[in-house]
Amino acid sequence: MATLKDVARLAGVSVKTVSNVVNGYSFVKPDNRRRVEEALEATGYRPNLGARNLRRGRTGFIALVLPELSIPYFAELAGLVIAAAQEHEWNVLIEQTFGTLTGERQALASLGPHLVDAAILSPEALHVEDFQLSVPAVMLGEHAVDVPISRVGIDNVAAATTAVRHLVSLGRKRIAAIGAHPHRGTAALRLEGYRAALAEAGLPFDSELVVPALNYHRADGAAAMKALLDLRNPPDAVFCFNDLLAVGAMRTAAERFVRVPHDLAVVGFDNNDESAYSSPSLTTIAPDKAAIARAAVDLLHQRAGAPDVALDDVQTPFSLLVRESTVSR
Amino acid sequence: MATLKDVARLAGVSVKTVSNVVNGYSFVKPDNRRRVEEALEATGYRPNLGARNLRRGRTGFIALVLPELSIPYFAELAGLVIAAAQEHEWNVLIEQTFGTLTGERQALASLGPHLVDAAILSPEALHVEDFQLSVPAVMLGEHAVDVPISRVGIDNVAAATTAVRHLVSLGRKRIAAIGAHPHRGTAALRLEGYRAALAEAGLPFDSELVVPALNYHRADGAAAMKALLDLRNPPDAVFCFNDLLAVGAMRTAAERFVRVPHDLAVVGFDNNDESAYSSPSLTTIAPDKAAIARAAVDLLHQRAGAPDVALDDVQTPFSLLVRESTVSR
DNA sequence: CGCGGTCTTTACATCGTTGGAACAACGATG
DNA sequence: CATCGTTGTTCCAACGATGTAAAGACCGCG
Repeated sequence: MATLKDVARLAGVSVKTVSNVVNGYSFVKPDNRRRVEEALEATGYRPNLGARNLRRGRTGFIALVLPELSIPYFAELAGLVIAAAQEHEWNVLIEQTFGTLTGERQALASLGPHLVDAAILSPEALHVEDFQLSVPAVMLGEHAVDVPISRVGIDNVAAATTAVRHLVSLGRKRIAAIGAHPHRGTAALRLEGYRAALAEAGLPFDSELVVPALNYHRADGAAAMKALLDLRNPPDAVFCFNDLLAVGAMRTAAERFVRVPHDLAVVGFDNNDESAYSSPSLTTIAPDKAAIARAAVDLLHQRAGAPDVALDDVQTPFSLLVRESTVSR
Repeated sequence: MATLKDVARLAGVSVKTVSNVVNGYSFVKPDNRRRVEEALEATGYRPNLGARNLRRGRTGFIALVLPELSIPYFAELAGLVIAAAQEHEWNVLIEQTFGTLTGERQALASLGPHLVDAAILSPEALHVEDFQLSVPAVMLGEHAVDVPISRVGIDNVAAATTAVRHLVSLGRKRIAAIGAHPHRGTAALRLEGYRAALAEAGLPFDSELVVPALNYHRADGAAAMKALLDLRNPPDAVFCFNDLLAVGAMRTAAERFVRVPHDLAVVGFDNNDESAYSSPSLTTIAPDKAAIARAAVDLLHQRAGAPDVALDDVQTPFSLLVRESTVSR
């Protein structure tokens, strides 16, 4: 692998002149510039990023800390973050926490200014006192408690209200919710939106219809739906806090011969790619994931230069996609 | 951020002694060791990986080059690769190519020994002459032509044969295939397995029943299925070269009121997480993804030390998961 | 012809770490 | 007590790049 020294020797100039050419700096005589460029070409020189970053005091990496890549929402988001980061010449380092407190703490501990320039976090279990970060960071989603860190995401209360309002507009009276969670900020907000929409419609809040989910996997949705269908007075609609829960719920419905949407209308959240292709296809809240990824990366890019002064809360748009799980074709 | 120098000053020893303690090297007097350890604790020292790797001549990263994270198979695989890489103290850098030739060439070009120690590739379009890599690499899947690079993956011919044999055993006579592709190695092999199973069963090969797919997304499966159902003599079973194609195909079937599995049996390939939860659930070939990830990383770990002598072809196990898309409950 | 100023290049130190040589301390040995 | 081998520590150089300061080249001007 060629180094600056090799190129310099070949071009008959000093190392620094080569460095200047490579970085487009300063004034270089046309004649020297040409010779250096030929030498660069001939040696196939590529800068050693480790050395460059050591000198420059940056790393060229940002961390993306998320629960699990096998969850479609995070996989899709990760792809978009990688694309957005490329525009700022950043490489993305993905850390999986599996949604556990220890996993998240480990990931955070491994994040130092020597490893990454900044971090994007999707925490689920972290406590307030854990947010002692040594690099600029931005959080996706929300947290139950106030933490001193900027945030990017949609308005979860409004989105949940929109979803449930849609169910109300279809004439549903017993609307359930799947995905309540004691420590998850987004869960609390979506539940709040759910309650608001019920109140607005004059429907009673029945705690029996609110089912918790510890993880947001398909299996949890399936289990929760079983519980709901076993009620003496089962729901005629269900709002699931993510698409995976909804897919699980629809699977249980199919197994029990409950017709969707006729007997049971289902709304999800996230608009995973798969949701457009299920049978029936899934009505869902579609956050603009590309906007989230871009906003998060751009925010970090700003912050990487200046110290973290004011905290931001960037609201990205969302929409309700009405599909077959609420309105039959 | 504390450096070795800071720790050394605090402990009253030389920088190298601290380095020795950190790396567990050599002989250090118990008394000094204790002092150093206390100083490490007090300063919260974390090694600067950039500097360490610069000195050691490694980078601490491996690249994972894949088409797209939004494809569940690759997302799941990426998660497993990250986990496997952690065991060798490797961080994973994910590069998306979107399956294009230029994307793949770009990704390969950016891979140098200064950036990554090794690479895992899932190429789809690369030509033979592109495989001039400067770091040890391993390929997942297969390539149409012989390339000088080690491979990890399942026996695609055997797997495809197994899938089609299963359809034959159900008494299906007109078995279609979705996913033929001119340049994709895996496609050719799966097609070969398909033909072998037909021949074995004494069924005729009908080229009308083999539908190409340029991408392996759900939409392509849906479109292909439409073409098949529009035939004068439509199939009674279809073998899809991945699960996404199968999900798309089942979606089309549902839209056309074709009953799965009664009128049409469907088999997929990859065993995406979502395939167990579709309605009907999808019969599929399940490669052992964890084994693939581990084998690939382990192979690179061996090769990272020694130069690439012999080429390996590691076969990982697979199984056929029979679900509702071929056998009704 | 000398001077000041602009352009261009170079030498050197430095980022944080580790390998190797050199050196110091020590008890054991002859 | 000189010598030796072992053990423990320090100093120095190096990895590859870049910032700084200073030196060198070159110009026009008085």
